[in-house]
Amino acid sequence: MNSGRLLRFGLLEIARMQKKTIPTESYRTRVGKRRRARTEGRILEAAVHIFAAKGPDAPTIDDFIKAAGIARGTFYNYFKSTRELLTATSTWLTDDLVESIEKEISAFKDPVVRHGMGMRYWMRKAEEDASWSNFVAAIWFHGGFAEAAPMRNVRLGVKSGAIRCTSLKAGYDLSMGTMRQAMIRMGEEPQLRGRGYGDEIVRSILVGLSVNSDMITGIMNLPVTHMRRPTRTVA
Amino acid sequence: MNSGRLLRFGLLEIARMQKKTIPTESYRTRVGKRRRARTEGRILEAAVHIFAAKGPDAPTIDDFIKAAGIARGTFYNYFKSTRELLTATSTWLTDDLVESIEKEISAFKDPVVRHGMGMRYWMRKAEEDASWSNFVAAIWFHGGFAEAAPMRNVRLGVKSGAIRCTSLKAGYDLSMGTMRQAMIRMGEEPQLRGRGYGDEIVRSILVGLSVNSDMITGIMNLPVTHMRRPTRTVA
Amino acid sequence: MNSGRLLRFGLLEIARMQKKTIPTESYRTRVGKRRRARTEGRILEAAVHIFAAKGPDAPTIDDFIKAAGIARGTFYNYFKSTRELLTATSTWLTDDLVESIEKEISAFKDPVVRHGMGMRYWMRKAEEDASWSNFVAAIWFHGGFAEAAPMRNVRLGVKSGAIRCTSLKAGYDLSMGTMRQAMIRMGEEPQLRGRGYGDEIVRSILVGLSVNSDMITGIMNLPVTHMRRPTRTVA
Amino acid sequence: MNSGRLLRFGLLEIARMQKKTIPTESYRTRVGKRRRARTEGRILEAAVHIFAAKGPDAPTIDDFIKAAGIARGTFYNYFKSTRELLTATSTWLTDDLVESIEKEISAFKDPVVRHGMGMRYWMRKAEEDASWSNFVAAIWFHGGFAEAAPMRNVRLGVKSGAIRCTSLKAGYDLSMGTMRQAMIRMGEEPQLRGRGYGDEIVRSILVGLSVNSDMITGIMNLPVTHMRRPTRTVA
DNA sequence: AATGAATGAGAGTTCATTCAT
DNA sequence: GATGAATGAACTCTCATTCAT
Repeated sequence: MNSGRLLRFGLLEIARMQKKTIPTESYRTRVGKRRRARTEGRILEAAVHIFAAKGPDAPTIDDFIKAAGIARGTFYNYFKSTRELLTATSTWLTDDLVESIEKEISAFKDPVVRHGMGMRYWMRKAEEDASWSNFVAAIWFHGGFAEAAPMRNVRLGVKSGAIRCTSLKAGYDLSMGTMRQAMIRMGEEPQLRGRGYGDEIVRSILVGLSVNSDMITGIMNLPVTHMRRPTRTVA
Repeated sequence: MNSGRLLRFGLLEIARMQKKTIPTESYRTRVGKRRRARTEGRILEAAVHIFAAKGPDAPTIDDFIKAAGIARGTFYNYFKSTRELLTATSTWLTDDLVESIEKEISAFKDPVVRHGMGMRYWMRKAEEDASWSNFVAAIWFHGGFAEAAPMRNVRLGVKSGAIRCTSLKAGYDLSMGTMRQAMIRMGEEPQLRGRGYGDEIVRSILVGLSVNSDMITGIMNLPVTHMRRPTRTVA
Repeated sequence: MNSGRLLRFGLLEIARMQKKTIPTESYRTRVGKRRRARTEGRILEAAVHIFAAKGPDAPTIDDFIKAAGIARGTFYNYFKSTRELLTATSTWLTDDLVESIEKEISAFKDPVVRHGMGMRYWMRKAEEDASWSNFVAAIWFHGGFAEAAPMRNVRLGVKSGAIRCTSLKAGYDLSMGTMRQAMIRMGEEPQLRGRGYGDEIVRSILVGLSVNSDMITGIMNLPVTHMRRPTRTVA
Repeated sequence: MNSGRLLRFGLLEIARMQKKTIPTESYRTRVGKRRRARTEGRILEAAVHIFAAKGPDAPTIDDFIKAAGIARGTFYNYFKSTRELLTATSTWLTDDLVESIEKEISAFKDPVVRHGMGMRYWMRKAEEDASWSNFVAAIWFHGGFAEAAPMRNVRLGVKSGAIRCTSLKAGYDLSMGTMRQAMIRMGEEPQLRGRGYGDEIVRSILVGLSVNSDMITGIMNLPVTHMRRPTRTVA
């Protein structure tokens, strides 16, 4: 059984990482600086709030153009429909975050640590950025993003023996379903934000994945740094 | 620490219940003879499928009247809006089920057994009745049903020491979020139905709640009977 | 000029009438006693209030059947449309009243006295029966009732010289327009009822018709009896 | 008693004014160049005819958009409901007229002359513009416009002794009720237009207000000029 | 690019009318 | 007669989309 060795590796890694200092170098977005700064950016920023408040279906073009302070026709210069705007907004919001998280956890080799820390970063973002959180919670399955990485981590974790769950799918559903539910709850009970509810959730998920409790403690004690390339923050 | 005793009680109870036989059929006569009841029923039945397929917001009055085979005006003799129909459908579908599950698990005194078995019955229904499952998964938070019982069971379980989770809310979110996600998945991967995916999910949740593994095994070995009062089945 | 003689005749008549005692014998309606007591009557009674409150166009069948406490279909056993009900209600309400007034003033031979007293009875009814008044004020021209008698009286008054107006039509418009406006006002200012506003109005009209001021005083001093055959009173 | 002096003043004034010449044309440029103003104008113009023909309640959105030659949605870019259109149309039609009349009679200081001439201008408009007249007659109390000025003139006239009526309200009801009735009649008997029926009506009203007959004659002999700022004419 | 008036298909809602019971 | 569920035409209102400026 190789799970013992891997566990040890994971714990070792954790120990090493706990000393990690705040990382250097802030990373630069190059893509679409112009357009984002301009009209399209204003639409996207407005869209996050609108979708977060009204869900994916209710909003009308009017909601967006009023919030963005543009004219009716201008909207159509950028998006063909609200559905397309929804997709664009999802991508815009999530790609960046996923990339940032990937960067943060790239130093970890152990899949369980990666999974746990990925979720902690995710929930940290959810606690800090209510609009983002509400948007993601409301939309989620209409976009279906952020699947690949957690799925892979769970699979590797199962293979290594550090995660035990009856099936990969159950492991994924446990992870993502619980986080989504927590995000919905934070939308309804904002006082939960900033009080470590995200960590409670992640811990419960790891327990549900039968992760060794020392490992869990180790993961939960790792620092959650400010993400190096600050993800798109919704004003 | 009283969790030991309670665990033992729980296991004892499990043993007793494993011998439980299929309960005698018993149900009250339902259908009111009047047209009114018939028409309302037709609308509700149609509504389940429509909502399951299109979500809570997209459907139009036309969808319902076509599916129910009634006239435009007739709809308004029963419901003032699709929103009201949604609520009515939720109640209609869930009240019955919750009551039925309550009946099934009424014999169990241990809250953890009750919680586990309640979830197993719920997931069983989800596996057996795709329309119901899709409806519930799609609507869920727009109604917010089925909260009281699981919340109470988790609380009692925590008090007894048989459940360990960082907070009640985390325990609830783990339970309900995971089940919802599983139901969504079953909507997308129908081949999962009838193969014990519901039980996998429940087991993972119980692990996440730090329930003793013997207890989990015990719970998972209990028979899931056909519910005595068959819940509203969607044709 | 024969106006002098006629005026004298009119004043003489007034003198005679001022001694008039409360008339005997209450008159009996025979027509449609059965139907009025029954469903049709209930509809008509309800209709007065509904039309008085909502005007001639706004009311729906539903308003009437609810107020009358009958079923949807029953309405159509009696009236083909709300328009027909409106006509029926007008007739029902006014015929009786006009007839009653005619009876009251039948003793007067002088057309000016007849006109003046006819208007006083009319306004008295308006003061005493708010629903009737509102109904008549709201509907009036949609029915166009009570034209013949006042028109004739004005014509005869003009011919006799006791009334002077540039045209018959102007005399009629002055009489009826002013009364209608007064009824509308009483609907808005109920405190005017029972305080002689009706008499003020009638006096103004008579002045407008250039009636001799002694004659006016005489007319205004005549008693307004309770109408012998009590007109249909709206409960 | 000061009514003598005021009467004399009034008559003096009348004498002076009879020499009054047609005032120089003067009006501000109106039409805004923008489509918006054009479209709104088309709707309002159509609305006058429609309301005049069908009353305040019967017309549907369809009536207006067909008459104005616009699309369904365009209507709602300007008015939220037919009720709002009704109000707007009333204001649009009446404000202008009232202002114009005020201008015409501004030279008169005597309240009785003002009242009399105000009514003559009003009725003149009614004779000349059938749509306007029908609109006002049909709508009148649903808007309740043009109250302040006549009420004030009657009050001042009563105070000066030149008007005698049992109450202010009676004086107002006599004036307005009679005019309205006359307008209704002109709607039914168009041949009355242009033959001085308006003046007959005004004379009757003044008689009803006990205005001295010399004064009445004086007022009726004053010229009714074309209104300097032509009021909105309905094509 | 940006604008916003105009458009009209389509969704929601009301209500007079029918008809089997 | 009385009933009231069912009907569907007619109406109100919304909103994505176009297009001349």
